[in-house]
Amino acid sequence: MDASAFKENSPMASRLEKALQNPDSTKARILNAARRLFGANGYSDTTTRMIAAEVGIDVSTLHYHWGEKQDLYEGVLAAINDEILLKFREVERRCTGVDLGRRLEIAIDIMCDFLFTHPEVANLILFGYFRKADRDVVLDVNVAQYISSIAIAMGLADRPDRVSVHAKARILAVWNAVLNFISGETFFRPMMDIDRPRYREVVKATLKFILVPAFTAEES
Amino acid sequence: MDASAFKENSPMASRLEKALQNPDSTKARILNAARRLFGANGYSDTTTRMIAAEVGIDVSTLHYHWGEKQDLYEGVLAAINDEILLKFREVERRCTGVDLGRRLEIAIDIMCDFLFTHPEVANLILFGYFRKADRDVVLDVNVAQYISSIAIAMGLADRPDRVSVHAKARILAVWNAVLNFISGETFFRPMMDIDRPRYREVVKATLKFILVPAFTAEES
DNA sequence: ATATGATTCCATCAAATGATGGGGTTTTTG
DNA sequence: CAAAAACCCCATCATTTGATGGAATCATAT
Repeated sequence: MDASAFKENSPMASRLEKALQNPDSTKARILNAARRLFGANGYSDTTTRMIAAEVGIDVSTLHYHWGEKQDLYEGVLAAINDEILLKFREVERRCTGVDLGRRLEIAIDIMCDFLFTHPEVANLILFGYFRKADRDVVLDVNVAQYISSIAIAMGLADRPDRVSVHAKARILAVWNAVLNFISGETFFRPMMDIDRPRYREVVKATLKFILVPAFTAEES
Repeated sequence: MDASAFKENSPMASRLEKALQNPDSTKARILNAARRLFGANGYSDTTTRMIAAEVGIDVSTLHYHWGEKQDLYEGVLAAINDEILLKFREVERRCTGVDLGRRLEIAIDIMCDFLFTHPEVANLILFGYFRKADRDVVLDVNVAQYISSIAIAMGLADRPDRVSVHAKARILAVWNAVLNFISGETFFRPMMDIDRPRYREVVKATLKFILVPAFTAEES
């Protein structure tokens, strides 16, 4: 319930505590196991005992390091939030001085490669869509920030507060399509009857196909 | 755990038991409450007691009518499965003798109107994407069937088994975009800062915008 | 070495949850 | 009407789950 730990050092969200910087530390190992399990099963279907067992520790040790279950979940979301924003900066870097059509393709490629390697990230973002509005703490990934980042990286807006409603809607459509294709792979791939590499190809091609006209048509 | 009840009378999936045809019957009222709550909270975050309380009955009465919790969940999915396939037939009817571009728009309009009025349907379908593969019974909505239905209704294929991989991928992209826009309304609308009617407009416009070129371009 | 603090596990609790048995009450059937 | 079936609720159980207190162990600094 206590989210103060995250508020306090949040001027730079990516600043991690010392214990988390060492990936072998118990606290970090708990975080990684939690990330995988929360991503695979969702919040309610992941028990603290499952996470502890995965790490090979007792439940009380988990609570010692992270407090309540929700605090651990917030820690997971904070971590993937940082990773995603880092990826967006990479997109921006690789996009400078490139024309719009190519920028879109670069963005698709980078984000798809990232998410296909970390499918739990896609799951965790999508899980957030369903959470009830009565949440008292910030349990969601900051999607609004992503949308603005994409809009600016794509050159569709100069300031985060000046993205048109239609631009937002189109970015959301594509962004969600990416997440769905990754989260739903075990669901969709059998009905397309193709293997993993081919699936990745088709997903990228499909996204580019619907993305490019959706934005290049509005360059005015 | 016992899914035989659904196997037995499944030549016509939409055939419902007598008790369910009367919407005032206790069994039907349980089904409707379950549908709303499962759709709002997901499977694990909805307890049988919540459903019973919503109907105003005891938990044991719920179990008397539906058996295990999973059986009730299957009942919900079977019900919405029937409804969706019914909607698709309506789309087909309204699409005969119309050109492709218009067909696509009709499909978008019908499905959006339906799902905006029954957002729990969108939720329940999306929840299915996350379920683990170790499910021993069919707990999912038959998305593969939807995709084929759409492909045929749109005239993109003559037989359900002859839909190209790319066509399937594009239909999935749009279909998922629809579901996400509806399920994520409380999530997306604030960041677009518009009211509900406007949101519906924007969603439909966006979907049509990305849908039409994605398919009309491949008419060859 | 020893004291101090950090870390870990064992035992345990309270609440929530899925599920059932049994005894009433109502409805249907003959 | 009487028997049978269907229906419904109360009380209760076993399990799971989040969480904590306290003892034991390990690390570190003096």
